[in-house]
Amino acid sequence: MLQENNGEAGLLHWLGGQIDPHSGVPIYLQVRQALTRAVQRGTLRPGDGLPTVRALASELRLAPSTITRAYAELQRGGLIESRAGAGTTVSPQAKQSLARAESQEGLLEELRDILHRLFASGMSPADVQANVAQVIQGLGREAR
Amino acid sequence: MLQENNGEAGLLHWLGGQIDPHSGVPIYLQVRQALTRAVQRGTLRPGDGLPTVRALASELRLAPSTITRAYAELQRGGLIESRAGAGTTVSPQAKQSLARAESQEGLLEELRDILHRLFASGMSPADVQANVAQVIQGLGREAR
Amino acid sequence: MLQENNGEAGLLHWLGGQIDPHSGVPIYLQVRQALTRAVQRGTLRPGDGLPTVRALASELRLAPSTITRAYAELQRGGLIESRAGAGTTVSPQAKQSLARAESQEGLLEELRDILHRLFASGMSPADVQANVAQVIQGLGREAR
Amino acid sequence: MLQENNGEAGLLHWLGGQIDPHSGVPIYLQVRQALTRAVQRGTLRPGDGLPTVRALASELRLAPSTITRAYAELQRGGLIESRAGAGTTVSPQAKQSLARAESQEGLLEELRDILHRLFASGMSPADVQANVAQVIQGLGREAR
DNA sequence: GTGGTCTAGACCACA
DNA sequence: GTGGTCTAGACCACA
Repeated sequence: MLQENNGEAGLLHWLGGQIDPHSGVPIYLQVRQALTRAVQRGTLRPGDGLPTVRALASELRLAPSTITRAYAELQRGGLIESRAGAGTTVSPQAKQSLARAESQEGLLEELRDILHRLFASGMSPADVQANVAQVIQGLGREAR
Repeated sequence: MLQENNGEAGLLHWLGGQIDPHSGVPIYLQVRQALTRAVQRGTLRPGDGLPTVRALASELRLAPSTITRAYAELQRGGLIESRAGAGTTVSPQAKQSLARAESQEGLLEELRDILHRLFASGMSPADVQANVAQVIQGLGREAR
Repeated sequence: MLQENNGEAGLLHWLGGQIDPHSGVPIYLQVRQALTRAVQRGTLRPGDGLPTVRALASELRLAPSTITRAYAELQRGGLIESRAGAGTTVSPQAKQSLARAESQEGLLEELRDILHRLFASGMSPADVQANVAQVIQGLGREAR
Repeated sequence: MLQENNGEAGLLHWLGGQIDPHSGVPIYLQVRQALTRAVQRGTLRPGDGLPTVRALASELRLAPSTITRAYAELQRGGLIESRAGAGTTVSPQAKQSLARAESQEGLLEELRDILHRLFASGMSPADVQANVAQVIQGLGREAR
């Protein structure tokens, strides 16, 4: 119990150092990214409990709803799981979710690179968007 | 102009054989692609005159607006030029325009491949479109 | 101008009838669903402007943040587009987004049916979830 | 029991040929599948005795825990029965258990198909897992 | 006690 | 003026 308390206290303290309210980056995003890094580094592992919304809010001197928003997005990304009454834990598939997010970030960089090259070659934004929309429409067809 | 009449009659006949109204491919696209192929093969060369919109429409038994659309897109792509009174001609930079179009087609294939991989990794179409829009906005900012 | 005003006034009035704060369904969800229905029925069409967050909030006697949340989710689903200063409009690809959402709903029903049959045949929830996780892992591999 | 010894020796030898430690398939799974096939083909019939964990482990040169895990899963599937002192036998309902396992495999294929279609239509893995979890929770409620 | 929803209103960047 | 973020706190369902 003491050990766990120490670990959680350490996490709270570390999180406090990750948040800069004047950086211009929305705070809920900073919280989300800090927790993502904690899972990446293994500080938080699948099954580990996260601080409660209120505990983290009071530690970081933020409104609870700001933490709630960060937690909600992490949940949507499959990194954590929240249940009323039971608290919030790192999800069993957190590693896979991270791997997916990282591969997506890599793909997004490739996407941006190609878009820049298309625009540089004179293609209009409208044409590019039309091509993207066409691929999306094709997906719908596959899914039927 | 008169000496081109024979060639033009041959072109009209050849174009007629390139259009299949039942193929499902939009007819303006077929016209555009057929004329592009004619330039690729050297049947049409920089400076050559194209049939007027009305002549081509009546020959292919299509609505003039269909031809207008095909010509407009080819003009936008830099393959042909229209000037009031002077008719439509293959533009002097047609070869470079073709090369650019081909490189664009290659880039578009890369684009489609990346999009498919992004969707396969679970990214939502709305998120992808948001990323594309973001790059476009960024371009606007650079241009300012 | 008057016609547009009428249309928007009509939409506001209709939306008011779609929200029941005592139904147990979160209000932001009710707003989201009502607007989705409006697009489904063609009351709202691509390019149409939606009421401003504040106008809709005051009409429905809700806090602005409740509307903001509904708009944010609709935006995430690709149905609408919001830009600070420019207001919120139905997105050009709204129809495709709807089609995708509908086909997803159909697939989710199939999914629930199969899950029930698997459980009825004696498979444990843990085994089912393991199978789902395995498919997801496979996706990551494809995306690389 | 003695009269089964010949048969059992044959079984042990046949099992040895079914296991390939370099195939990448977990060995406990290979053992489980090999024994399942033996029941499918009638080599093992309801009431027949299986080798003891230690006998099979030493014959196949595997760790006893590997065999234990294979036996445990077969038991969970209703294919075999273990009783302290009496050893392990093919259960009387083995045939029905097999039929159920086969129908489960069919359902799992349907499950995988639907999951792929959901991901292809842009649904995120986290959303899919949330839906699965929701069905499981619903089952719990029904059972109460 | 826990997370989720909602309020009423402040403040910000963008236009 | 517009949407996006954030606050401080109330209320709810679930456990």
